[in-house]
Amino acid sequence: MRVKHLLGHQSLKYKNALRATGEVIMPFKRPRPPPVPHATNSSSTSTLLSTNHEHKRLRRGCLHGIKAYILSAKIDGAEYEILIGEAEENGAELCKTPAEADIIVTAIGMKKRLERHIDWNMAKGKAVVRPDWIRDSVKKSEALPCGDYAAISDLLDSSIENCPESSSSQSQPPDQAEASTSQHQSTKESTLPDLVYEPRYKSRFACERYSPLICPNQDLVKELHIIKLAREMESEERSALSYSRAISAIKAFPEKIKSMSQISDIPYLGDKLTGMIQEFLSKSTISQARQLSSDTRYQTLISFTSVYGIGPHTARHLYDLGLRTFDDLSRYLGSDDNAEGSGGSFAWREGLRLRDELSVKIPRAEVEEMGRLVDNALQDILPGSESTICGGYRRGKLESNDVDIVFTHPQGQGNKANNMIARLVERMRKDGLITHTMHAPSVRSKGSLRPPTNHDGWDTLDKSLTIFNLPKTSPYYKGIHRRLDLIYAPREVYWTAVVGWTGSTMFERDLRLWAKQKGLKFDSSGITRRRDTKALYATSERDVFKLLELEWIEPRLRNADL
DNA sequence: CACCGCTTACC
DNA sequence: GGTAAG
DNA sequence: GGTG
Ligand SMILES: Cc1cn([C@H]2C[C@H](O)[C@@H](COP(=O)(O)OP(=O)(O)OP(=O)(O)O)O2)c(=O)[nH]c1=O
Ligand SMILES: [Mg+2]
Repeated sequence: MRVKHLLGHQSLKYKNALRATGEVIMPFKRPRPPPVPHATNSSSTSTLLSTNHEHKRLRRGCLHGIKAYILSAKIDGAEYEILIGEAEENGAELCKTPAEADIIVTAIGMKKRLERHIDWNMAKGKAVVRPDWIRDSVKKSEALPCGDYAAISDLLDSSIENCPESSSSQSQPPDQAEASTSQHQSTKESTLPDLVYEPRYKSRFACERYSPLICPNQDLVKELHIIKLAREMESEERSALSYSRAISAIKAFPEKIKSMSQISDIPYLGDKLTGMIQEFLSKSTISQARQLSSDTRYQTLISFTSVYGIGPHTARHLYDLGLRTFDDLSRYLGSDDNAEGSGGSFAWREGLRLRDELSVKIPRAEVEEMGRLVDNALQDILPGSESTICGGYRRGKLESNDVDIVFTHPQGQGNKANNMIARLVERMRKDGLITHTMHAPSVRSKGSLRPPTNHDGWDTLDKSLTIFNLPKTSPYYKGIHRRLDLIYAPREVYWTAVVGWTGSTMFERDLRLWAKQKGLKFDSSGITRRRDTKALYATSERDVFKLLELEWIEPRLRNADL
């Protein structure tokens, strides 16, 4: 069962869950400028972009509404970051592929060179301008005529013809729908466009229900969540699962529950849960949840398990030893830990330092920035590779606890890409972007701290759990380390991997349960028939659903947890 | 009364 | 096999 | 703790 929640105190690394691959342990020359990648097409799919267009539409900049693609080739890394920042700050919508853009910004001045990155016929259908178009437009606070900035003389006429106009003087978007619902707390409602859909909540499977990020009964769900966590802390997994399912089912229910008669069609609400809901209707709280919230054991176990590598079992053990605070924990690990010969003094001291940073949530814009940097590194290693940011970001969360990126190799050549993960991580480590990788063998003596690349014979490694750090030149740089999960999937199973890593957790569990019931087996590395174990390959995300005989559910309606 | 997701990594 | 993680 |  999963346990990690969020919590922002001080902390501590347990034994050897972390391996530093950069700073601290090995003195790599620190942050070099960001990669100077040559991204062309590549990169995230448009499904990603469907949810990301416009989050920060506070004031509209002079480039508002313009879809721009900035070609990083021939642009210095730092310069590239600045351009991206300027474009985004001024309202431009940055595209991951040139195909989606209205305007392409490039420092390349020769037709032949540009053709290596962008299809010529596509370029002729758009404006193609030099980077100073952005700078000058920002300076003048208006999107300037593209004709004056055409990157290539052959594209002058088409750039004039296809020059996009900013919509910065238009009226405001539909930003209502928040005053109407009497929602108290939650200072951050979704800024993403509202979803319109016909509710679906009666199925036993989360993968057949529409589960929005925030539901009308969010407060009820939060109370139940506390009880669920408590069950997890005590390793009462079946009980925890029941609460998870109830939470999941309620999340898909489209109305605020005002009377018990409404809930009869919601699955997974038996006697116990029904009673709790009844209590919640009259008191707006659930006594058991209130009680747990102020319970020392509960609080302590929650905080201990917030340390990477410490689960419920270890947390209870530490609690039984009498430890109650991170300071206690720190002291204990600092001494007793040595008895086991894993003197990770600085390693977990480092983990302690990082834990505070890792508890800080990541805004969408920064997630996207990280996605760009990963993709840039990816293009450098194997041009034509593709990547998709999955996880909570893809489901529309405004802030994420980490970033999950699934990527695959280019279409043509297949298994040239065996140690993709290792190569990508190594590349990003050298760039100063990845500072640590999780799943360290051990931190013991200095010898075992080897870079993530030399352990030979690990071609099968398909994912890497890392700690990432933006370059100082990035406009989003806050000096805060971030958790980054990189997942490699061979082309044939790319879309199942994307579905598998988009979540949410309950959605994934029910997807597998559903598949089993259909005589299939689903996991992020593919769909197989249980009979003959024959693999079924999906050619798109929707195809994954089709193969499983499921109706399509868009990522933003897969929020079956919380 | 049986079942409840499924895989990988470390110890 | 147990624990933790996704 | 709920369900087929
Ligand atoms: C934690 C967890 C994740 N997953 C899958 C589904 C998740 O969407 C995906 C990524 O996991 P997470 O990154 O842990 O969660 P998240 O991306 O949904 O939300 P956030 O990062 O903001 O906390 O991995 C599981 O299958 N089981 C689990 O226990
Ligand atoms: Mg995530």
